[in-house]
Amino acid sequence: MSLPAQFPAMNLPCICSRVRRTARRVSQIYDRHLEPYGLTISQFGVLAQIRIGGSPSIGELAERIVMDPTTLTRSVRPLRQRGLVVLTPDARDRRTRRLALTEAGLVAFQVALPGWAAAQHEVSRALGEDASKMLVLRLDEALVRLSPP
Amino acid sequence: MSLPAQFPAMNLPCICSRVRRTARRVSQIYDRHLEPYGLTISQFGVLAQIRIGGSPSIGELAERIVMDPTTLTRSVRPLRQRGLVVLTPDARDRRTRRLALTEAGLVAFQVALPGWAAAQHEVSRALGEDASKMLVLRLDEALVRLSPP
DNA sequence: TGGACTTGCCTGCATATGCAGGTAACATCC
DNA sequence: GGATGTTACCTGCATATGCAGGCAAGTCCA
Repeated sequence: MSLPAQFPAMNLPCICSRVRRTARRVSQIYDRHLEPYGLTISQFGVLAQIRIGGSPSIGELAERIVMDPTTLTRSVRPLRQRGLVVLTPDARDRRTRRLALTEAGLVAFQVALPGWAAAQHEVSRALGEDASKMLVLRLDEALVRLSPP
Repeated sequence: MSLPAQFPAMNLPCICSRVRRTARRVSQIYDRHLEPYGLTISQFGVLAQIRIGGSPSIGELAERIVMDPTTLTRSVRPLRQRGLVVLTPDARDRRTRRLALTEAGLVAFQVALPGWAAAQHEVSRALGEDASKMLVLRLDEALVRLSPP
């Protein structure tokens, strides 16, 4: 692209900066659409995952969404404080704590869903339908290849 | 892909979650490679941009790297505290403050460059050279299309 | 010159992110 | 049953991220 002389080892622009930039921009769009519902895209994602995942533990959910468990712990906290999520010790193994949506949590998710859909639509429209699908496929594939052994 | 019944509006899996996940994973790889040099990929990126950008202001640099100026202000702070970067008021317009590398900052950047290169190599190797280039191109294009008017 | 508007940056607030290290609960071997 | 090790989670630390709002410097116009 550019910067040839200064970067001897750079035969390719920084992949990391591109991914992070895009993540910032895309997150911003989703956050704006979800803001009227009082949720961030991160929080909405946690609610959605708990909903489809049938009471996952912190560790299970963290692995599924490829996030550090400590980060997930903290992401869940404001949702617990607002009564959208409960975290109850597993009966069989009291170390594990299982996540579940409350009634209010389910409602909050369903109410915010149009906001998510609007954001998704805006982004996929801006990128083009085909490019969006391709991007998602490439990112999913990239994630698999980048997963630690 | 999946989740059809629960997600009426979802004819495509969430783009945002994919981009964020990938950003987390990729950042982690770069951060690990840069950790011995005492820099995060974010900080390394700021040093690199100041280096090639000839004393940009906070606002200019924030726009160039598509980051909120307030975030950049805070990212710069630890670099200033460590004496790698200086922030001096512009002579012509005392509102703007111009970023510059110190001698120590330049050295720190050059010393850490092999760490960055190793991370870049690991990622581009995992994805495949062609896929990496394609991904960067797609992300650059996506960013343009997603930019606010 | 002085008021009105604009611009550039910063702080306060809240959340996001991951690593190191700690604690409690479980599992295993003797 | 008790020492040892493992597992699941959490807190402390540091940085990352963006919005709202505030302050100071600059611009414009009467």
